[in-house]
Amino acid sequence: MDKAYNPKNTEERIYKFWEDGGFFKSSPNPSREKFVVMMPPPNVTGKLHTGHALNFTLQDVFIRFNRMLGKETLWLPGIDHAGIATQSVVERELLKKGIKREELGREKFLEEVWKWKEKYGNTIVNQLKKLGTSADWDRLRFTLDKGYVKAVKEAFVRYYEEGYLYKGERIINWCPHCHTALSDIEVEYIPTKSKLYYIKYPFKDEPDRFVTVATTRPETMLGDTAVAVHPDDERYKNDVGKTLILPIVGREIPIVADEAVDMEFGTGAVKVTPAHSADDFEIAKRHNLPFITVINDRAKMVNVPKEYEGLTAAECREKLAEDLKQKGYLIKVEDYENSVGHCSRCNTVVEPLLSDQWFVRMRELADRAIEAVKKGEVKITPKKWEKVYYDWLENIRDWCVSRQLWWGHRIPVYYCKDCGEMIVSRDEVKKCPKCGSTNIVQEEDVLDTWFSSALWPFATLGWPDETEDLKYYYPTTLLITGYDILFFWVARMIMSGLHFMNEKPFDTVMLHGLVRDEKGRKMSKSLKNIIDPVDVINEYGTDAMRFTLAYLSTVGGQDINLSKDKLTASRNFVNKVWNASRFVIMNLGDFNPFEFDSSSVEYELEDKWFLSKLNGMIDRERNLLAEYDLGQAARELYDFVWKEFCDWYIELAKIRLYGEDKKKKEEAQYLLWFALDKILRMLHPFIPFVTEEIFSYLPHKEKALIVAEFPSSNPDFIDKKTEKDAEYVFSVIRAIRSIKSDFNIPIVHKVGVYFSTKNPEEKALLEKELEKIEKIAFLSNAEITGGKPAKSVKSVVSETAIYVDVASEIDIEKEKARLKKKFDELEKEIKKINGRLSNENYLKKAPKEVVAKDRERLLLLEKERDIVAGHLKDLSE
RNA sequence: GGGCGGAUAGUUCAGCGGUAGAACGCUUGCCUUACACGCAAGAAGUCAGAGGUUCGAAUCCUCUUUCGCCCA
Repeated sequence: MDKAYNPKNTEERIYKFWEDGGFFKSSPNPSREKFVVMMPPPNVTGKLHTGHALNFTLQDVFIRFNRMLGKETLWLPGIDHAGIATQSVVERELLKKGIKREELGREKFLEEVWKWKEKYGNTIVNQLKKLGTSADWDRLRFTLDKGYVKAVKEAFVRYYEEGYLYKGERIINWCPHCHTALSDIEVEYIPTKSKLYYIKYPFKDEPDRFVTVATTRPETMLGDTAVAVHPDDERYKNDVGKTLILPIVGREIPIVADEAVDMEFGTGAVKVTPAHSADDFEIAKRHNLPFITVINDRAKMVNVPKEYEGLTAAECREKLAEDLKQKGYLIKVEDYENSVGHCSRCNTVVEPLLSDQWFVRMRELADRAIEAVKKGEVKITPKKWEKVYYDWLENIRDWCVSRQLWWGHRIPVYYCKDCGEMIVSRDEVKKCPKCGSTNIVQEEDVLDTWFSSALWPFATLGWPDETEDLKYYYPTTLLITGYDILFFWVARMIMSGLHFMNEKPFDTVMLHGLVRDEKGRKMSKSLKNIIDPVDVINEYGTDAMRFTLAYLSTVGGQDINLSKDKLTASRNFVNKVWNASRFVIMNLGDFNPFEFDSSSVEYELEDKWFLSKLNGMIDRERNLLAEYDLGQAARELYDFVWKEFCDWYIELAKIRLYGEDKKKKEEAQYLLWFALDKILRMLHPFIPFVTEEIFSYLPHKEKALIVAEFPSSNPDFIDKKTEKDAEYVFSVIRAIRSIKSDFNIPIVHKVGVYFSTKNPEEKALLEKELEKIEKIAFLSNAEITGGKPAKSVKSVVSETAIYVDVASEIDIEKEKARLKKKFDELEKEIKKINGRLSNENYLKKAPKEVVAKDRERLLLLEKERDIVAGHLKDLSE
């Protein structure tokens, strides 16, 4: 084994070993408890980023843990076709060669996308493998696979047949750049500095009078068909029903009263543009107003006076403002800040347009999804997200699912060009069932990518066919994903799972935070703060990256600020594990633990102490992982392995390993093997590569660590008294080291030490462990005496006075200061406890154990203080 | 406008009713036959501010300041 762990020489080999061993595979096995996770499918276009690294690390930890618990464990991997994202990537590639999508045509373009997918679709999979992802790759699904296409068609047709799907003219969010409709949640509202224009709309019958409306989008006035006021607004009460003349255009429009109007905004009178505002659309429907489209899908002006025709909305706004001003209609322009919708994909300003699209009726589906969580059928952790989930579903609007793209699931709807019949069908339609015509065209649009991802937990298992897989694996156990796609994906999976399977898609959803840079900023190209996981893996190793991400995770799902410092710490930890193991393995020699009779072991104090700690740690880890708190588990494992195992247990075991007693040596060998074996198992879910590699050097019976059994704790070994005894001995050693350090004496420089204690238990412990203390603290001799050796440096642990012969002149004043400091600390604490104990209310109301603990501690502190006081007195004489 | 989360050592963060913790950084001394990606010893905090609840508050409640996110 090398002196330092080298991930580069190990990871690829180990991953191949796992794959060749078939350890990731799963098949239905009703006799075993199952543990099923559906991988959130990364986009085909995807390049691995730190968000993936976190998401897959968390999943893999739980997968490996449960696999080691002996469950039938399935982690089903997949890739998402990612409609707009992929289409625009390929479009951009083609444009580089001077080829336009439109010139190529649908068929040819899709061929290009598929070619591209075949070429690059595997890169993300290979990168996931680098993370150690132990998914069942034989089951890899792609959201445009044949079977998946079938599932999507089935879902669409069923929704339609059951009345959940309809086609209708509504105001939708249109991205003029992506050239498609978007759903509500794909729009990002960004506060933008803009202008508020106050415009006069004169009365038809009283040309001197006018109503002033305020708007941030004057260009839309060309499509106005009314002005609305609040029915309770005194200012306009007498004008409701009167007719206004729309400036520039000259159209007659009514004043209507509608509750939706905000009296506080502007003048309280708002222009109504039904074809270009969702709110106005609703008002128009209530008042039977006409709809006039003045902006087209390229964000150009149409159906408007000639001088504005063909201008962009922005150009038109400028010109109109000028013209209105000239003609005296513009009263004033104010600075204003409002939220402007942007396409979450390309950041273009979204245009609300009247358009014919497909919608899913959400109300009932949402209600059922709310109920599933309220009843606890689906658990969301951390719990705080439940409220966010409810809020969204309670206020949900119908979901626009049609997209004007080519790459995706083409909507299974057909139109007869002769009789106009619309046919929704699972199979391709060639002949009109109504008129018999063969002049049939399929709907051009495709479905929102999230429509297909919403079917993920069952479409991947063969649905709509009733496969064995579907029967066994559905509902799945756990879904792990970032909180940013709670609405996009999680809520929709719950809705479609409940609807199509009549059963929830998973028991538990675990939402984790997002990965940010060390200052908590989002990683972005423009900030140049992107940490590329591939670079991290090359520099620190996969295990170090995984451990860092796990270590920084919290149950609360806080965002994670990643930095090189933290990665270095984890890399050091992985190396520490490697070296501790190297030490154990080197010292095992040809010792065979399987031929060793462990029943005859005579345990030393440190053995009993360590076994108590080890078993406690096993319990802790099991419990923490059961509560999804893997961050805490990682943190505790770090401390346990480094401090308890390496700093103390291994150091103490060296005494027996290097000693003369062959029996003692074998016992130490056995116990070190035993401990390391358990530790590797406990660490494996977090740092799988290094642990598997070490396991191969260690005597073992299982085929591989990945399928080895996770340790169970033995409560017989957990013993608080032993832990306390050992801690006492450790404290004595620390006290001696501390004095050495104060006197600049190298640790290995031997000194003489005398102990004196009135406590019989402590005395017995000292007598028994004296040799160990001598060895670990590097002492020339150690004695338990009743006296106070002169010329010594004094310290105290519990009721034990410690005298260290530093063999040099002692600076009395410095010593006094050192002891005085200790004395003051003790005094301060004693005062505090005394204060509490003299409070009647405290004695009456605090739990008995707490009071008892205080009393006990007070006694100890007082004894310690008295010894220090004695030391001080000696110095003064 | 509504909601959520954060503010704890120089830095990044745990802890979330009963003795203030870790990592990194810093100081000092050490290559002690696993590890210098290491060992040992140390310094370092009015737990954002103000009220309140409680025998007891970093921890619970209210308000304020401030940073970030989500929704409208």
